[in-house]
Amino acid sequence: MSATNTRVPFTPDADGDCPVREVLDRVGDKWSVSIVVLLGRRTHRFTELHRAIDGISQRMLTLTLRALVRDGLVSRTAHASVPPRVDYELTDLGRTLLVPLIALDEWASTHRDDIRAARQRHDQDAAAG
Amino acid sequence: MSATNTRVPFTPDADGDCPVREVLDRVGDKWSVSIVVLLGRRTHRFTELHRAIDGISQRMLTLTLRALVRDGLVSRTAHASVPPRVDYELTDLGRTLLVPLIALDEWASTHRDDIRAARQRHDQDAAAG
DNA sequence: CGGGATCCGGTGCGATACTG
DNA sequence: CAGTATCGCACCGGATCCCG
Repeated sequence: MSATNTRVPFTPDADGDCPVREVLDRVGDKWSVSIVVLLGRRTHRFTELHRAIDGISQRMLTLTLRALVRDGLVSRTAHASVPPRVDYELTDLGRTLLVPLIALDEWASTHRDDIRAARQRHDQDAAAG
Repeated sequence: MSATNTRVPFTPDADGDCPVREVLDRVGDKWSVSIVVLLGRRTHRFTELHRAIDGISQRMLTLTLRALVRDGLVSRTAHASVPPRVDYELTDLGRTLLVPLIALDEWASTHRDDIRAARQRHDQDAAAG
Protein backbone atom coordinates (compact mmCIF):
# COMPACT_ATOMS: atom_id res chain seq x y z
CA MET A 1 0.00 0.00 0.00
CA SER A 2 1.77 3.08 -1.25
CA ALA A 3 -0.64 5.28 0.66
CA THR A 4 1.70 4.83 3.58
CA ASN A 5 3.97 7.41 2.09
CA THR A 6 1.33 9.90 1.14
CA ARG A 7 -0.97 9.81 4.10
CA VAL A 8 0.44 10.74 7.45
CA PRO A 9 -0.78 8.39 10.13
CA PHE A 10 -1.36 9.48 13.68
CA THR A 11 -2.07 13.01 12.64
CA PRO A 12 -5.00 14.94 14.05
CA ASP A 13 -7.85 15.35 11.60
CA ALA A 14 -9.99 18.39 10.94
CA ASP A 15 -11.77 17.88 14.25
CA GLY A 16 -8.47 18.13 16.04
CA ASP A 17 -8.69 14.50 17.07
CA CYS A 18 -6.21 11.78 16.36
CA PRO A 19 -7.94 8.48 15.64
CA VAL A 20 -5.01 6.40 16.84
CA ARG A 21 -5.03 8.07 20.18
CA GLU A 22 -8.57 6.91 20.84
CA VAL A 23 -7.47 3.39 20.07
CA LEU A 24 -4.19 3.51 21.93
CA ASP A 25 -5.86 5.00 24.96
CA ARG A 26 -7.80 1.77 25.10
CA VAL A 27 -5.19 -0.63 23.78
CA GLY A 28 -2.41 1.04 25.68
CA ASP A 29 -3.75 0.61 29.16
CA LYS A 30 -2.49 -2.37 30.99
CA TRP A 31 -5.52 -4.63 30.88
CA SER A 32 -7.62 -3.99 27.77
CA VAL A 33 -5.41 -6.08 25.56
CA SER A 34 -5.49 -9.08 27.87
CA ILE A 35 -9.25 -8.88 28.08
CA VAL A 36 -9.78 -8.52 24.34
CA VAL A 37 -7.49 -11.43 23.61
CA LEU A 38 -9.11 -13.67 26.21
CA LEU A 39 -12.55 -12.82 24.89
CA GLY A 40 -11.18 -13.49 21.42
CA ARG A 41 -10.92 -17.12 22.42
CA ARG A 42 -14.36 -17.47 24.00
CA THR A 43 -17.01 -15.79 26.10
CA HIS A 44 -16.01 -15.23 29.70
CA ARG A 45 -17.80 -14.42 32.93
CA PHE A 46 -16.61 -11.71 35.27
CA THR A 47 -14.85 -13.99 37.73
CA GLU A 48 -13.40 -16.09 34.94
CA LEU A 49 -11.65 -13.02 33.62
CA HIS A 50 -10.61 -12.08 37.12
CA ARG A 51 -8.94 -15.44 37.61
CA ALA A 52 -7.50 -15.65 34.10
CA ILE A 53 -5.79 -12.26 34.20
CA ASP A 54 -3.04 -12.46 36.73
CA GLY A 55 -2.64 -9.39 38.86
CA ILE A 56 -5.72 -7.43 37.84
CA SER A 57 -7.77 -5.94 40.61
CA GLN A 58 -11.52 -6.28 40.63
CA ARG A 59 -11.79 -2.56 40.34
CA MET A 60 -9.69 -2.35 37.19
CA LEU A 61 -11.51 -5.28 35.64
CA THR A 62 -14.78 -3.47 36.17
CA LEU A 63 -13.52 -0.16 34.83
CA THR A 64 -11.76 -1.67 31.84
CA LEU A 65 -14.73 -3.80 30.88
CA ARG A 66 -16.98 -0.78 31.19
CA ALA A 67 -14.75 1.20 28.83
CA LEU A 68 -14.59 -1.66 26.33
CA VAL A 69 -18.38 -1.99 26.36
CA ARG A 70 -18.74 1.75 25.92
CA ASP A 71 -16.49 1.65 22.88
CA GLY A 72 -18.54 -1.15 21.37
CA LEU A 73 -15.69 -3.66 21.45
CA VAL A 74 -17.21 -5.92 24.08
CA SER A 75 -20.82 -6.85 24.74
CA ARG A 76 -22.22 -7.46 28.19
CA THR A 77 -25.09 -9.85 28.76
CA ALA A 78 -26.67 -10.07 32.19
CA HIS A 79 -28.83 -13.09 32.89
CA ALA A 80 -31.59 -12.55 35.42
CA SER A 81 -30.88 -15.63 37.45
CA VAL A 82 -29.83 -16.58 40.95
CA PRO A 83 -26.94 -16.46 41.38
CA PRO A 84 -26.54 -13.68 38.83
CA ARG A 85 -24.55 -14.40 35.71
CA VAL A 86 -22.95 -11.91 33.33
CA ASP A 87 -21.29 -12.91 30.09
CA TYR A 88 -18.75 -10.81 28.26
CA GLU A 89 -17.86 -11.44 24.65
CA LEU A 90 -16.29 -9.63 21.75
CA THR A 91 -18.54 -7.76 19.38
CA ASP A 92 -17.91 -7.96 15.64
CA LEU A 93 -16.00 -4.71 15.99
CA GLY A 94 -13.93 -6.15 18.80
CA ARG A 95 -13.07 -9.17 16.69
CA THR A 96 -11.68 -7.00 13.92
CA LEU A 97 -9.38 -5.32 16.45
CA LEU A 98 -7.92 -8.70 17.22
CA VAL A 99 -6.15 -8.74 13.85
CA PRO A 100 -3.83 -5.72 14.22
CA LEU A 101 -3.41 -6.62 17.87
CA ILE A 102 -2.01 -10.01 16.92
CA ALA A 103 0.25 -8.33 14.37
CA LEU A 104 1.65 -6.22 17.16
CA ASP A 105 2.04 -9.27 19.33
CA GLU A 106 3.97 -11.01 16.61
CA TRP A 107 6.27 -8.04 16.30
CA ALA A 108 6.76 -8.13 20.06
CA SER A 109 7.54 -11.83 20.09
CA THR A 110 9.91 -11.53 17.16
CA HIS A 111 11.87 -8.59 18.50
CA ARG A 112 11.57 -9.18 22.20
CA ASP A 113 15.16 -10.36 22.46
CA ASP A 114 16.38 -7.40 20.42
CA ILE A 115 14.75 -5.00 22.84
CA ARG A 116 16.10 -6.81 25.86
CA ALA A 117 19.58 -6.88 24.41
CA ALA A 118 19.43 -3.19 23.54
CA ARG A 119 18.23 -2.43 27.02
CA GLN A 120 21.01 -4.37 28.71
CA ARG A 121 23.61 -2.85 26.44
CA HIS A 122 22.30 0.60 27.24
CA ASP A 123 22.19 0.00 30.98
CA GLN A 124 25.72 -1.38 31.03
CA ASP A 125 27.00 1.62 29.12
CA ALA A 126 25.29 3.88 31.60
CA ALA A 127 26.79 2.00 34.53
CA ALA A 128 30.24 2.14 32.97
CA GLY A 129 29.78 5.86 32.54
CA MET B 1 -7.12 -17.10 10.92
CA SER B 2 -7.01 -20.42 12.64
CA ALA B 3 -3.79 -19.41 14.35
CA THR B 4 -5.92 -17.42 16.72
CA ASN B 5 -7.09 -20.64 18.26
CA THR B 6 -3.77 -22.41 18.49
CA ARG B 7 -1.24 -19.87 19.68
CA VAL B 8 -2.15 -17.71 22.60
CA PRO B 9 -0.78 -14.23 22.24
CA PHE B 10 -0.16 -11.93 25.16
CA THR B 11 0.51 -14.78 27.50
CA PRO B 12 3.43 -14.69 29.89
CA ASP B 13 6.28 -16.94 28.85
CA ALA B 14 8.42 -19.20 31.01
CA ASP B 15 10.24 -16.20 32.43
CA GLY B 16 6.93 -14.82 33.63
CA ASP B 17 7.18 -11.94 31.18
CA CYS B 18 4.69 -11.02 28.53
CA PRO B 19 6.42 -9.79 25.37
CA VAL B 20 3.51 -7.61 24.32
CA ARG B 21 3.50 -5.79 27.60
CA GLU B 22 7.05 -4.57 26.98
CA VAL B 23 5.94 -3.23 23.64
CA LEU B 24 2.66 -1.77 24.77
CA ASP B 25 4.31 -0.10 27.71
CA ARG B 26 6.26 1.83 25.13
CA VAL B 27 3.65 2.13 22.41
CA GLY B 28 0.90 2.79 24.88
CA ASP B 29 2.28 5.91 26.41
CA LYS B 30 1.03 9.11 24.98
CA TRP B 31 4.05 10.24 22.97
CA SER B 32 6.12 7.29 21.78
CA VAL B 33 3.92 6.63 18.80
CA SER B 34 4.04 10.21 17.57
CA ILE B 35 7.79 10.24 17.88
CA VAL B 36 8.30 6.93 16.11
CA VAL B 37 6.03 7.96 13.28
CA LEU B 38 7.69 11.35 12.87
CA LEU B 39 11.11 9.73 12.85
CA GLY B 40 9.75 7.23 10.37
CA ARG B 41 9.51 10.07 7.90
CA ARG B 42 12.94 11.54 8.49
CA THR B 43 15.61 12.34 11.06
CA HIS B 44 14.63 15.04 13.52
CA ARG B 45 16.44 17.26 15.96
CA PHE B 46 15.22 17.73 19.51
CA THR B 47 13.52 21.04 18.99
CA GLU B 48 12.06 19.90 15.70
CA LEU B 49 10.28 17.12 17.51
CA HIS B 50 9.25 19.51 20.23
CA ARG B 51 7.61 21.80 17.72
CA ALA B 52 6.15 19.02 15.59
CA ILE B 53 4.41 17.24 18.45
CA ASP B 54 1.70 19.47 19.70
CA GLY B 55 1.28 19.56 23.44
CA ILE B 56 4.35 17.61 24.50
CA SER B 57 6.43 19.06 27.29
CA GLN B 58 10.17 19.20 27.03
CA ARG B 59 10.40 16.86 29.97
CA MET B 60 8.27 14.18 28.38
CA LEU B 61 10.09 14.51 25.09
CA THR B 62 13.35 13.90 26.90
CA LEU B 63 12.04 10.97 28.91
CA THR B 64 10.28 9.34 25.98
CA LEU B 65 13.28 9.69 23.68
CA ARG B 66 15.50 8.26 26.38
CA ALA B 67 13.24 5.23 26.71
CA LEU B 68 13.10 4.73 22.96
CA VAL B 69 16.87 4.91 22.71
CA ARG B 70 17.20 2.46 25.57
CA ASP B 71 14.94 0.00 23.79
CA GLY B 72 16.99 0.30 20.65
CA LEU B 73 14.18 1.77 18.60
CA VAL B 74 15.74 5.20 18.17
CA SER B 75 19.35 6.23 17.78
CA ARG B 76 20.79 9.44 19.20
CA THR B 77 23.68 11.20 17.52
CA ALA B 78 25.29 14.15 19.24
CA HIS B 79 27.46 16.37 17.06
CA ALA B 80 30.26 18.14 18.90
CA SER B 81 29.62 21.53 17.41
CA VAL B 82 28.64 24.99 18.53
CA PRO B 83 25.73 25.33 18.87
CA PRO B 84 25.31 21.66 19.81
CA ARG B 85 23.25 19.49 17.51
CA VAL B 86 21.60 16.17 18.31
CA ASP B 87 19.91 14.04 15.69
CA TYR B 88 17.32 11.37 16.41
CA GLU B 89 16.43 8.74 13.88
CA LEU B 90 14.82 5.33 13.78
CA THR B 91 17.05 2.30 14.03
CA ASP B 92 16.39 -0.68 11.78
CA LEU B 93 14.47 -2.19 14.65
CA GLY B 94 12.42 0.96 15.03
CA ARG B 95 11.58 0.91 11.35
CA THR B 96 10.15 -2.60 11.60
CA LEU B 97 7.86 -1.42 14.39
CA LEU B 98 6.40 1.10 12.01
CA VAL B 99 4.63 -1.66 10.10
CA PRO B 100 2.29 -3.03 12.81
CA LEU B 101 1.88 0.52 14.08
CA ILE B 102 0.50 1.60 10.74
CA ALA B 103 -1.76 -1.44 10.70
CA LEU B 104 -3.17 -0.31 14.00
CA ASP B 105 -3.57 3.19 12.67
CA GLU B 106 -5.51 1.90 9.72
CA TRP B 107 -7.80 -0.03 12.01
CA ALA B 108 -8.30 3.13 14.03
CA SER B 109 -9.09 5.21 10.97
CA THR B 110 -11.45 2.60 9.61
CA HIS B 111 -13.39 2.06 12.80
CA ARG B 112 -13.12 5.47 14.36
CA ASP B 113 -16.71 6.31 13.53
CA ASP B 114 -17.91 2.96 14.85
CA ILE B 115 -16.29 3.64 18.19
CA ARG B 116 -17.66 7.14 18.36
CA ALA B 117 -21.14 5.95 17.48
CA ALA B 118 -20.98 3.19 20.07
CA ARG B 119 -19.78 5.66 22.65
CA GLN B 120 -22.58 8.13 21.97
CA ARG B 121 -25.16 5.37 21.97
CA HIS B 122 -23.85 4.13 25.27
CA ASP B 123 -23.78 7.56 26.86
CA GLN B 124 -27.32 8.33 25.73
CA ASP B 125 -28.58 5.06 27.14
CA ALA B 126 -26.86 5.85 30.41
CA ALA B 127 -28.40 9.30 30.50
CA ALA B 128 -31.84 7.93 29.69
CA GLY B 129 -31.59 5.06 32.12
C1' DC C 1 20.63 24.29 21.46
C1' DG C 2 19.69 20.27 24.16
C1' DG C 3 18.90 18.94 27.81
C1' DG C 4 19.02 18.03 33.68
C1' DA C 5 16.95 18.85 38.40
C1' DT C 6 13.20 20.07 41.22
C1' DC C 7 8.65 21.08 42.80
C1' DC C 8 3.98 19.94 42.65
C1' DG C 9 -0.85 18.81 41.43
C1' DG C 10 -3.93 15.36 39.21
C1' DT C 11 -5.27 10.70 38.83
C1' DG C 12 -4.44 5.83 38.01
C1' DC C 13 -4.75 2.05 40.59
C1' DG C 14 -4.63 -1.28 44.59
C1' DA C 15 -6.76 -2.56 49.03
C1' DT C 16 -10.64 -2.84 51.63
C1' DA C 17 -15.40 -2.92 52.95
C1' DC C 18 -20.17 -3.06 51.61
C1' DT C 19 -24.50 -4.32 48.40
C1' DG C 20 -28.25 -6.57 45.39
C1' DC D 1 -21.68 -13.75 41.74
C1' DA D 2 -20.91 -9.33 40.14
C1' DG D 3 -20.31 -5.56 41.16
C1' DT D 4 -20.18 -0.24 43.97
C1' DA D 5 -17.98 3.21 47.25
C1' DT D 6 -14.18 5.12 49.71
C1' DC D 7 -9.47 5.88 51.06
C1' DG D 8 -4.71 6.47 50.20
C1' DC D 9 -0.53 6.51 47.88
C1' DA D 10 2.51 6.25 43.91
C1' DC D 11 3.57 7.93 39.86
C1' DC D 12 2.77 10.51 35.54
C1' DG D 13 3.40 14.58 33.55
C1' DG D 14 3.45 19.92 33.38
C1' DA D 15 5.88 24.23 34.85
C1' DT D 16 9.89 26.35 36.09
C1' DC D 17 14.69 27.18 36.72
C1' DC D 18 19.47 25.98 35.71
C1' DC D 19 23.58 24.12 33.11
C1' DG D 20 27.33 22.71 29.31
